[in-house]
Amino acid sequence: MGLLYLMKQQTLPYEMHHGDCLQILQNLPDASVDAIITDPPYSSGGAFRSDRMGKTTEKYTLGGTKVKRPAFSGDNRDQRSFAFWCTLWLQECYRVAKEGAPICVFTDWRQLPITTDVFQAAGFVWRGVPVWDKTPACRPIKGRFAHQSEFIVFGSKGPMPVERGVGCLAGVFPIVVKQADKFHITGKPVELMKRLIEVTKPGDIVLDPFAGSGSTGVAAIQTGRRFIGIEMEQSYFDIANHRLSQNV
Amino acid sequence: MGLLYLMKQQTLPYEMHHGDCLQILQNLPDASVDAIITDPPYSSGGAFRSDRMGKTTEKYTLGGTKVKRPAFSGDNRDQRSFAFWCTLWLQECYRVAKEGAPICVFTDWRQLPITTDVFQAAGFVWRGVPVWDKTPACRPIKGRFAHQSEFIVFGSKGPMPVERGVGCLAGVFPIVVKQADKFHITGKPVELMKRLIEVTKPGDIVLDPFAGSGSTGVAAIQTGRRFIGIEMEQSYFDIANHRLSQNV
DNA sequence: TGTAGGTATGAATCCGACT
DNA sequence: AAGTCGGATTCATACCTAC
Repeated sequence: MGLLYLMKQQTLPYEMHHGDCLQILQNLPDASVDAIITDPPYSSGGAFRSDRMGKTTEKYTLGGTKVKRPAFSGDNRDQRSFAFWCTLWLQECYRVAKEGAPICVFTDWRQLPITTDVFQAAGFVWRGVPVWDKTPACRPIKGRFAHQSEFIVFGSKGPMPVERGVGCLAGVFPIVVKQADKFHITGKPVELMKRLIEVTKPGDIVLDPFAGSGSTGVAAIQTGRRFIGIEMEQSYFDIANHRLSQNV
Repeated sequence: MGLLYLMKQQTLPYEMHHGDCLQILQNLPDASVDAIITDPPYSSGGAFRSDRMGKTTEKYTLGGTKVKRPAFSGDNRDQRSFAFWCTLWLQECYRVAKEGAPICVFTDWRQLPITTDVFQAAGFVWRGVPVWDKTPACRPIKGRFAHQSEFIVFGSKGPMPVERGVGCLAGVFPIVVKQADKFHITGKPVELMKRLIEVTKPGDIVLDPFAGSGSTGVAAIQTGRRFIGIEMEQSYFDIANHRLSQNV
């Protein structure tokens, strides 16, 4: 068992950890990862509160389309605890990241301002907001602009030299969601994650503290990077492990 | 003279005001416009004050650019005064807007969080962030994601009924900037403005307190809307007037 | 009218030198 | 030592010119 674990450690380009990312991150050493690419739960503030209240809010439909909450609830506790929690795990990410490591954090339009706040509160330098254009594969709303994009808060741990063996990257990624490519209700296309991972170099270690079904890891492995993933839900942890093992 | 003015008022689908928008807006009556679509100075760019303080012509067009365009002012505020100033003119816009009027405010990635703050501080309901994808015609940066998009903070004055005679709108607009279509250093393509203006109905009065070279107005007139524009710079005011007169 | 090839452009940013 | 200044950089696309 111990030997098998050792062999895995040496051979596999990935490792998955099962548990709460705040706790797992604390066990990772300082300055040990080259990049962070992650897709945290967007409205966790609400989830936290309902956790405390002992019931879950139905935030997602079965089809996988996200149901937005109505116009601003004015309940600041949600927003504040979301911000606080984000700052905690981002601070751990900061410690674990090497100097100059790039970081990409997904968010939606509603949480974008908070995300840029906590991103910088944790110490990262904010360097832009690339856009995932889901292309007209989203729910149209009459008289309004479609919520057709998700946003990626991008930056680095401290200065980030221009010349580091990485080419020029686009700023908008028009990529359709394919249902077949979707193992998690908020799962991102592997093709999209591959585009983001181009901000790293082959061989780099990419950390995803909210691995979900492991799309970041699949993209990392397929492009010659190494991967460290953390996932709390048993079922998604299993799916991620399975998908990653298929892609070695 | 007075008669001519009256005739103009009755015939022309637009009116341009020359002056500071804070002062001009105060002279507009309450609840008199159907929509606001505008592109204020971003006061963005540059980690150093001196980078922001430069002339707008040099700030935005350095790097071998040959075509010279007039500079514009009001683009050198720091974050706090930018926020304060935005709240002032947005509050006036709020007063001038009819109940339920949609509003679109352009911003860049750096000022996006501040813009959503002042937008709501002025009383508007925030409803989304449609994206202008400038498509790969932007300055590339090695090792980073290109700043390839600008953002539109979208919302309304109070509730906005879904059924109001307006169709479904996209959430990302991939539109290239054409030189021939650019009369201002930061001018927006008329085609883009036409897409945004679809959030209004034909015959609606669209207000742009930072009219610049008048692209919003041109789009408004070409799509059968009426237009009220305000511009402070004499040279751009003249350009806007000329372009609008050509499009009646 | 069409094609090919050269050039201009971009709502910046980095970095070293200097005050 | 924090703040300023100025030169170098990046490449896909649009536009222009020549044939």
